Amino acid sequence: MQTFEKICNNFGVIKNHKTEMNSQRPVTIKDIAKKFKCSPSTVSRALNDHHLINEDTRKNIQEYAQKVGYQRNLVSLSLLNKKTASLGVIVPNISSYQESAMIDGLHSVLQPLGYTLNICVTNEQYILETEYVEKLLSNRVEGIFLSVSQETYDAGHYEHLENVIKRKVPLIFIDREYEGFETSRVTIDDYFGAFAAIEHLVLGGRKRIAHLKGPNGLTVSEQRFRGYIDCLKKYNLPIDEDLIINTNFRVESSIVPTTRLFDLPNPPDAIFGVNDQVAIGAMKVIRERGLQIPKDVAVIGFDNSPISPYIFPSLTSVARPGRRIGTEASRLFLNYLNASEDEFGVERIVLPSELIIRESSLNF
Amino acid sequence: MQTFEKICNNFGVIKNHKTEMNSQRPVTIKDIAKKFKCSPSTVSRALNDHHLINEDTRKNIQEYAQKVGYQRNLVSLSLLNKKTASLGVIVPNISSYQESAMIDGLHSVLQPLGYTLNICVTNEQYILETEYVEKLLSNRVEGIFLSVSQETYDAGHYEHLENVIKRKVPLIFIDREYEGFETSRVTIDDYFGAFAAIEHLVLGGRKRIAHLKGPNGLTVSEQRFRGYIDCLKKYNLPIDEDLIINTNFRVESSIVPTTRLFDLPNPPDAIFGVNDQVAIGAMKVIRERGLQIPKDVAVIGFDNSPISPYIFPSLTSVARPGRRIGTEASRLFLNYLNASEDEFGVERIVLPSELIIRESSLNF
DNA sequence: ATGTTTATTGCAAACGTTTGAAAAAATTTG
DNA sequence: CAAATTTTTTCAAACGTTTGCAATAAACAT
Repeated sequence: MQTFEKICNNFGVIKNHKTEMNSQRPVTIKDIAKKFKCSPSTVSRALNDHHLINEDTRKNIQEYAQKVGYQRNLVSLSLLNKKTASLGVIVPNISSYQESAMIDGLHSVLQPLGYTLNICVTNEQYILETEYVEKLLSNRVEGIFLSVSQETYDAGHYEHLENVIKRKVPLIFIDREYEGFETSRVTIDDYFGAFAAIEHLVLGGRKRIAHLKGPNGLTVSEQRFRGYIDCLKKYNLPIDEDLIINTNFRVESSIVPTTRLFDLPNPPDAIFGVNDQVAIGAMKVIRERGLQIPKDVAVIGFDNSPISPYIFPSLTSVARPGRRIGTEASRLFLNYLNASEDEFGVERIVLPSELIIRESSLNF
Repeated sequence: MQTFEKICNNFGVIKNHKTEMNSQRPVTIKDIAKKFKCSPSTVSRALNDHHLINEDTRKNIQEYAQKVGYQRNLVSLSLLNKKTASLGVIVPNISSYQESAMIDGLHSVLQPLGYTLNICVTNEQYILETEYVEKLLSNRVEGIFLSVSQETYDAGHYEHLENVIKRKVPLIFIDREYEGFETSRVTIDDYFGAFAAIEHLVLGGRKRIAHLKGPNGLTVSEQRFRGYIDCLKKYNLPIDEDLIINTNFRVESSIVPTTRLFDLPNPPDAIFGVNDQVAIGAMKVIRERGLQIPKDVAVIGFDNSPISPYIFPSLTSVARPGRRIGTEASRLFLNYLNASEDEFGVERIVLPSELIIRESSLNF
């Protein structure tokens, strides 16, 4: 129960700040009741437009509440109703285009329904992921959307998720899933997208196709990798270990690997990046070698990020409907709420990806 | 008080879902007390390692709590302590690099202190901004970090913020501020960055410098614009209205304006974009016109986004320390907590920006 | 055995709100 | 004017947790 202790300690830290000094107590229903010499119940009903309340008292109380800036305390309401109207969203890092698109999708469906999204960023750290899960459960969120962090794969632990299931809090994987865990998820068919990308290159006459792979273990990395491998196999092209190098999704992480590729005695004539960032980094190295894109080397990225059509040469990329992950996951969540105990089931939604062909992979 | 009604209605919507069916009640301290035939207080103390508790009972209770997956209810604790340990963060859109950097900065300081960030995305809408402010206050957050939405500028309303001040909840503007409002803020010296960028162009011999301006009214737009104007004035260059066109920060929003610029009888020899996205869009148009960058046209962006060094030609840009906005704003918040009533004051922190010169603006 | 100290535990109130049922007040009816 | 009815308000409990103070139990000294 170390996480529990941690939370306590943190609470301790906060307690030490003397916030009391400069934050005046918000006005409560009791305060208003005292002012009007009536009971809190009357005030409550007046503010909620209850039909069994005198029209004058209602008006008076509402006006006064307005004037003094009364805001009902949702914390106490949550406690009373055992409903917090808030949902947890855990993502590895908020700065990637894909993830902000997912969040946007969740947001677009759930915000209008009155839910508050509690967004947590793990920075790919397992320890933060577990802490956030605990904290969200302690805060009694009504559901958790989780995009698994890299370290969690590496560690292979998922006890923190068992807890969520045990509590029967809906848990939905978004984009990054843990294969072996029995819960609903919305992912994208990265395998197909990768396969299509490689096939496009092969049909364009490319023989030595390199892959700037993502971190090992991540489903998204591995699926794209499998698509790459399977397509090469289909066309009886050799699989060269030297042409497969890891990156970490960031643009700068592809510089050294790409340099290494072109230092090979037999360098590649095409590069398939695990995402657009990595592909853009590779393009720079290729240019600096004096090679032409796509004549000498074709390049394909993944994500179809907003700038991919605008850079030079425009970047062929696999479009993945990040925003739809969010909307579909929301739908799953809402279905879950409306489902009765017995008809509850694990749903796995796989959204299609699509190859968008641009200049960087044109045939010569 | 329409927002209040709105929240009620939303709560109504949620209530209708029959969550009761498939979410089992979490185990409480009372449940444990019943099991051990002792009082809740004993259980509470046992779980909190209180010194006045028998070692055996402590161990037994803790073990049992662990086994049944007890998680203390932070909602009730918040109510009791009048401390929620949560903070509101309101930003216009989460997908921009700058904003995720800010959030990352806030996060890095406040998460370790035990705070939960409640991130809200307004999509630049005034109505959403007000709703979020109300909701955060109702949820009794202990502070609000706000990056003002575009519509809020346009409307010029800020009554929703008066409410925050009245409640003495610390309100801190991050990056996008409302000039006329008396509260602390952390911004970036965009004026200086813009000035430096234009000066660099002027000294490089550019005579007709166009500006792809951001939306009118936003401080960030206007400051960059002022830097542009003032620098031109300093060097006695004429200010040509035709060379100033609005965009909305997105890459595609610069295509039409840039096209218009090069349809002018006297087209520009340099373009200063309000951000990197816009600059990248402009570069595409320039290339397609058969013009060379930087020989025929120099281009400068703003933000120094991660890919700016890697695109072709590499993009000169003004670096702005987005992450530091977050850390400084956190510092301001923590100072505020520790300050006594009388020494409370409004602080305005302006972080420096820095011109990073790359290929796209080299002299010929 | 009795008083004194010490170690454990329980009681009760509090946080802010809602809500069914009971009570009180106002109105109508005979 | 009393009884019956309707309108309006109050009471009390509940949500889960903590905590000062009182109470009990155990251990010890006299």
